[in-house]
Amino acid sequence: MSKGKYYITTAIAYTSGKPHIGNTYEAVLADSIARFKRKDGYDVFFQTGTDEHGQKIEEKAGAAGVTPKEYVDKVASEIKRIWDLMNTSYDKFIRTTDPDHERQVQKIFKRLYEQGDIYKGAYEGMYCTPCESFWTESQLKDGKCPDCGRECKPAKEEAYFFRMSKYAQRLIDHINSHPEFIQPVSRKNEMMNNFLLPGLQDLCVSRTSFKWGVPVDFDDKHVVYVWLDALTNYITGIGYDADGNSSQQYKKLWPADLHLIGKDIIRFHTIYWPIFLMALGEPLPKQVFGHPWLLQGDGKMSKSKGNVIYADDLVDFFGVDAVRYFVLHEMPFENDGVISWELLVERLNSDLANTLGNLVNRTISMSNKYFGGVVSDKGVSEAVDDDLKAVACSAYDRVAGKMEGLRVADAITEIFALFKRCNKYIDETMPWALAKDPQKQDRLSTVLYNLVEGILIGASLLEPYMPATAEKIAAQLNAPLRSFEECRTFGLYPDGQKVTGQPEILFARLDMKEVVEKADAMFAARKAQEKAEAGKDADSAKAAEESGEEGIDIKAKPEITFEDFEKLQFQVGEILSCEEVPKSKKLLCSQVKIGSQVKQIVSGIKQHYSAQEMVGKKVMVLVNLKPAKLAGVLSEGMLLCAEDADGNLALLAPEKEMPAGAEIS
RNA sequence: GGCGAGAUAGCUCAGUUGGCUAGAGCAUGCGGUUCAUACCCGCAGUGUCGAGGGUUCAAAUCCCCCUCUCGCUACCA
Repeated sequence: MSKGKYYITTAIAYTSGKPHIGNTYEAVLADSIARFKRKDGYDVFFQTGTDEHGQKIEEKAGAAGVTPKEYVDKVASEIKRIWDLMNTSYDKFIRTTDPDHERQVQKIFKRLYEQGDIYKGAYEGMYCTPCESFWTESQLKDGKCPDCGRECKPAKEEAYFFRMSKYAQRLIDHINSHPEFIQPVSRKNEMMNNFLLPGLQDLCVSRTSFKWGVPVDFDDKHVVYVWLDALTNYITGIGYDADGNSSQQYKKLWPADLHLIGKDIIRFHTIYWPIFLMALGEPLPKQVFGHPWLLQGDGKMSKSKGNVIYADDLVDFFGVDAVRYFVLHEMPFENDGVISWELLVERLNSDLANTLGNLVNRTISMSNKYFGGVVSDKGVSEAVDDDLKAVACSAYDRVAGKMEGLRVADAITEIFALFKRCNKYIDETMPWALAKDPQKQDRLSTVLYNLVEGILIGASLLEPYMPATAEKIAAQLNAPLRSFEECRTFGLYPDGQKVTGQPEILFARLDMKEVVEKADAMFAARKAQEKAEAGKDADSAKAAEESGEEGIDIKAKPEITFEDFEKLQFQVGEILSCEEVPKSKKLLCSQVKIGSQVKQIVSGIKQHYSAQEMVGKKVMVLVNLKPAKLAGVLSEGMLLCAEDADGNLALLAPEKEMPAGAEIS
C-alpha cells in the first residue's frame, strides 16, 4: 500500500576531480532518507549524478591532455564507483552530458528565449576585460566593475540574460508562505536579505569564453550557463519535455519532495532554480535542505596538505556500514560536523562494537549455550519484560518522527537507545543465573526470545542507515528483516527458530593508536608516491594531473604585448609599519617604502598576516596602479600575493636581499 | 560595513509557549556482573547556563547593553 510518491535528489557532483568524504556524505544522507521512505511505504525515486560541463573542466582536461569528454567519463565513473561502494540505492544516475539532457537544455533555453524571459544583451561599455565579465547597467558601481572596480569598456560581445526581476516578488511570496521550503530556516534570511529584498539582478545565462557546455542551438557561439544546465537535471532526468510532451514518470514525480544539497549552493537552488521553474510554468520543489559540511578536525581538507580523506580510504579501515554510520550519526542538523580518525575509532568501538555488535554476539552465544540455538517463547513473562517490549514497539514511531524533520542523526540515536535497552535487559534478567536453576529454564527461554525479538526489531529499523549490517544480523538470527509496520508488534519471531551456531563478529574493536599510525603511514606513502610520480615525468601535464600535488588552473587571460607589460611598474617595497583598517575584516593598511618615497597600501590579507608580522618584510609591489579608496582608506598600490586553491595567501618577496625601490622587471 | 546565528558539565551538544533539586552522549572515578568483542549494568559528580543590567512571584528561556565565535554578503588595487 503506497503512501504516495517521494522524489529525492542530491546535487549532482562536479566532475573536476575525485570526490572526498564530504561530497560522499551527501549521497549517503540522501540514500538513508530514500531507503527510509521506501521502507515506510512511499514510492521513492532517488536521483543523483554528475555535473560535467564548464570552463574549469575544459581547462583540467586540457592540462591532462585529453578531451573534456574523456576527462569527465573517467571522473564520472569514479564518482559512480564510490556511490556504489557506499551502497547508495539511487534509481537514476544522470550525467549532464547525457544526450537527452543536453537536448532538453537546448529546448528549455530556446523556449525561455522565445517567451521573453531570456533576452539577448548586446550592450556596450559593460565589459570588464581583466575580469572577463559582463555586467548589466544596474550591476555597475559608479560605472565601474562591481568585481574589481576598474573601468568597464565598451564591448561588442553579446550575451544572454535571464529576467530575474520579473519573478522576484512571486518567489518572495512563495518563500514567505512556505516556511518549510528552505531548510534549515536560518538560510532563509540569508537569501532574503542578501538577494531578494535588495532586488534581484538579471543573470547572465550564456558564455562565449569557452566551448565545453551545451551549445545554444540557435546561436552556437554561446554555450548555456552551467547552472542553468545543471539545475535542470532534476526535471530532465525524469522525463521533462520543454515542448509539453513530458513523460508519465515526470507527471507523477514532479515536483520533487526534497532537494538535498550542500549549504554552499543554497542560492542557486532557492532563487535561480525556482525562478527558472516559474518561467517554465512548473511547480516548485517542496523542500530544499542545505546540509552542513563535514570538516576535518585539524583544519580543512586540502589536496596540497595531503590529508584529504576519501570514502574508499575509510571503507578500507572500517567497512562500508561503519562509515555510513559515522557520517550519518556525527553530522549535526545545522552546524558543521567534524571527522577525524580518532573520532571514527571512538564511535566504532563504543557504538558499533560494544553496544550493538556485542549485544548480538552475547545473545546468540547464550541461545547456543543454553538451548542449542533454539529460540522459543515459553510465555513466562515478568514485569521487567514490559518496558523492553514497550521501547521496542514504539521505536519506529520515534524514528519516524525524527526522520520527518530530516533529523537523521537523531533517528539513529533512537535505534541505538533500543539496543542499549536490550543490554540493560540482560543485566536485569541475568540469564546466566537463570541457567543454573533447573526450575527457570522456561523463563530463561522467554528472556532470550525477547532479546532476539528486540534485536530483530532494532536491526529492521536500522536497515535504511546500515543495510548490510541489518541483513547480517537478520541472517545470524535466521529470520527476515521486518517491515516498519511489523516493528510495532512484539513477538513475531517464529517460535522454535534456530539462530546461527557460529555468530560472526559484526564490528571488531580497533586500536586507536594503531589506526592513527596506519592512517599517517598511508598519507605519507601517498604523498611520497605522488612526489615520485611528479618527479619522474615533470613535463607531462598528465602525470601532474594524476598526482596529488596538482597544479592550480586558473582562467587564462588574453595574450598581452610587451608594451602592455611595460606599462606595469613593479618595485621592491619595504613595509615600514602596518595597522589594521578599523571596521574591516580583511584589510591591512601598510606604509611601504619604495626608494625615497613612502606609499600607503591597503591589502586584503588580514586573515593571513598580522599587522605586526608585516613590518620589515620586503615585498613585490605594483607601484603605478591608480590610487583608490578601500573602506574609506586611500591605497596607492598593490602588494602582490600568490594564492592557492584554498585561498591561502603568500606575499612575494625577492629571494636575495634587495634594497627598497629596486625595480622588478 | 549590512543581515543573521550562537556562547550551557573536561569534550560534543539537548533544553518546547519563562515554572519544581538545569539534562543526554562521550571521557573520568567508584561499585556490580561474567553470557559476551577487557564487554555490559548502576552510581557519582563538578556547571557563577559568556559579562552586566532590567521585566517577573519565577528567566538558560523575554528586553537592553557589552565581549567573543561563526555564517551569508560587501570590501579584498
